[in-house]
Amino acid sequence: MPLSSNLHAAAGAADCFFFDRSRSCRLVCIAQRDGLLPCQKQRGAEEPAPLPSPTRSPPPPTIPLSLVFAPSAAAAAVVRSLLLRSRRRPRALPRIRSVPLFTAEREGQRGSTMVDWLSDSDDSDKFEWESDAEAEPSSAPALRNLDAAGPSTLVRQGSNGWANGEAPPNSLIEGYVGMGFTEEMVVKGIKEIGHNDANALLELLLTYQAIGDDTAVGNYSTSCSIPQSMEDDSDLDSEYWDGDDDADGGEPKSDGCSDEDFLQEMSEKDKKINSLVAMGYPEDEANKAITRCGVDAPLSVLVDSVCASQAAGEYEVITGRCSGLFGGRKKARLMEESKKKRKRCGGGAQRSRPPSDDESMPLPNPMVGFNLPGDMLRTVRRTLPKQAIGPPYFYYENVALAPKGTWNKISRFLHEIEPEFVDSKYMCAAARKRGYIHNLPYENRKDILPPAPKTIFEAFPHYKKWWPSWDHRKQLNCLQTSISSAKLTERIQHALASSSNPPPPSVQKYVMKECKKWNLVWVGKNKVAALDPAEYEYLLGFPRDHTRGPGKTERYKSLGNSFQVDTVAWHLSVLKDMFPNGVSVLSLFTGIGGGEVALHRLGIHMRAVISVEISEVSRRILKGWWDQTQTGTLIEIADVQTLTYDRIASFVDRFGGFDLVIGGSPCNNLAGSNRHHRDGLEGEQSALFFEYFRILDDVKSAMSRM
DNA sequence: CCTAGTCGGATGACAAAA
DNA sequence: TTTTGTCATCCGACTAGG
Repeated sequence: MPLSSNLHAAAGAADCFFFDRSRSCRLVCIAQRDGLLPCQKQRGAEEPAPLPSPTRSPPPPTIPLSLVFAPSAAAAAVVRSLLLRSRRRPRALPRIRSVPLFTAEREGQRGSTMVDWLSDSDDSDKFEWESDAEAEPSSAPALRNLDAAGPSTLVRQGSNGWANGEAPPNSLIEGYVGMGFTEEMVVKGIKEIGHNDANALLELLLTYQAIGDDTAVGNYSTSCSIPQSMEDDSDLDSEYWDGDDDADGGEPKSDGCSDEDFLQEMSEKDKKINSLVAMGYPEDEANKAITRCGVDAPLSVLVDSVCASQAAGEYEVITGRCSGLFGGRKKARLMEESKKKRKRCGGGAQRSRPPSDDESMPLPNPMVGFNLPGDMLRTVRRTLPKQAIGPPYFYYENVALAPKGTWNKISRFLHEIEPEFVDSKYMCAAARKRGYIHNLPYENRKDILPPAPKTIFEAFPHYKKWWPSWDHRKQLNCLQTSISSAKLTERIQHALASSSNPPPPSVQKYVMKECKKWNLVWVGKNKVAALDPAEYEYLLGFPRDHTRGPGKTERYKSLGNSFQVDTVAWHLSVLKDMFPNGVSVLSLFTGIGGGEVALHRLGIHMRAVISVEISEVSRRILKGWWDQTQTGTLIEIADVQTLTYDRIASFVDRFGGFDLVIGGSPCNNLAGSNRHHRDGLEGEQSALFFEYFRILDDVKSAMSRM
């Protein structure tokens, strides 16, 4: 089974990924510096239904943990330490021999970080990725040897070429060949690590296969546009980037084939190119920088040269009438960041590299996206990588002001496409700063009619009556998932009643602060109040009473989490001419159906919508709206994690593929208003982004077979 | 058990001041 | 150039009452 490009992009974006191939390559776990991140359960989700056995051919072998990608030595080391720390510790601890992914072409099969499973003497702690029985392989019981050798058996080739000097029985090799591996691959694997540990061998064979597939495709060479993800501020990193000392990122050099040996054989120029490539810069850029600066130039100078070149390149590709649109501002910022980083790291070059996941993506100012209704198309040009071009078209949304590095990471997963950051205050009367990554064209967008009111008074003229002259708000702030307490409005009323008219500046300041924070409007003399759910619906572009039914709290929550329909419709409007017969949509994290309402308001027929939404209340809302307005097929799924490859493939067969994959994954752990668990993309809910990515990848795979 | 109400900081961007 | 201040933000733990 070939690994698709997205998976490799993923390997570049996170530290390490665990894919469960026994369940159609489902993403099981993401390992990051902060910890192992299981991708199995969504809070509040029911247990996933039993999944059908994989039908893809050749059927993947059932194993507890099938593939580990770590894009760097540092990442590999992190994973190893995490596994050591983890209560969910594998029976066999991986010895991670790390070669960054992007060196695949240069180093052939060593392109991916491989994880060699070595037996651990501590067998008591079974590695339980899931509670069900899949942790125990069933399809290859005869191949397993649970009494595998202990940690001291660092595998070495015997004099006869076999690991441990022991030739495997022919039946063993045939067993693996029967599983779909080539004999050559099996022999090589056994020579490499022996055959005592069936798990380890399977891992290695799967890794060989994956690498073989990819190198055959010819992707992920050093000229690949996917830069490597390396995280800042880690000792592991410095260990790694001080490559001359320990190219293995601190891993014991027990196997005698470390990258250090490899590096030592290289010429000075090659060495520098390699260093730059290892930092994530394209090889040709590194080469050019050396040509420009000379082979003797310090690495820091070369890094700056590459940075400047890249920034200039970006400037050429994406320019804007607006200075904030990833133009000169970004260039300047890149240069500034590069300088700052070098300074921070004591002038050393080890830590300088292109924007990594730890760096923030500059937000455009004004936040108007590529263009706005009634506005000329900004001179935005972007070139999508080949694998990102639709169909399927995809549209991903999340909060713009996410923690540092989040959008870099999201973008890296989604073909390095620059997010289109838009504040919905340019489309309606309330702000909503969001980033959208999509592969839709953006010429000839159309506004939906009637256009949304742009100011508070346009939307709610009756509030004019009580609006004090010293409240200068023309628009509202972001509509959130909860509203102010009654006590707060009472306090405000009391403060105003007990002061002069107009109130003194201190009172004005206090009142304005609370009004802005909670989107309060003036409903009487000295009386402010929160917007009601119907007003939320109106401002967000939903039909009246769209969410009516559940309690107010639920309504606020679902509305506060939804799309701003006019904004999304503006982006999706290009689909109307492209799909005159309607679209089939895979809608992830549907919520109350902002995307669907947008398509409907654009007059785009939805032949079919497969909607995935965990909240029963939201599902009910969508179903109610659908039954009133639509004639197509609606299939609602509760848990995104039950949407396996096989289910996706069957939907693809049934509906002739998907025209649009749309969704905004949970932002709970990204939003600034989360005081408790703003854990970033790795947070419990926000990590479901990786499900979006995984499903999009599955859709592409399934559609490529059509 | 469910619903509604109340209350409580952190983060990052930006601008102004030092 | 660095520090400080201001602003905005798809929230969650806890409690009370039904």
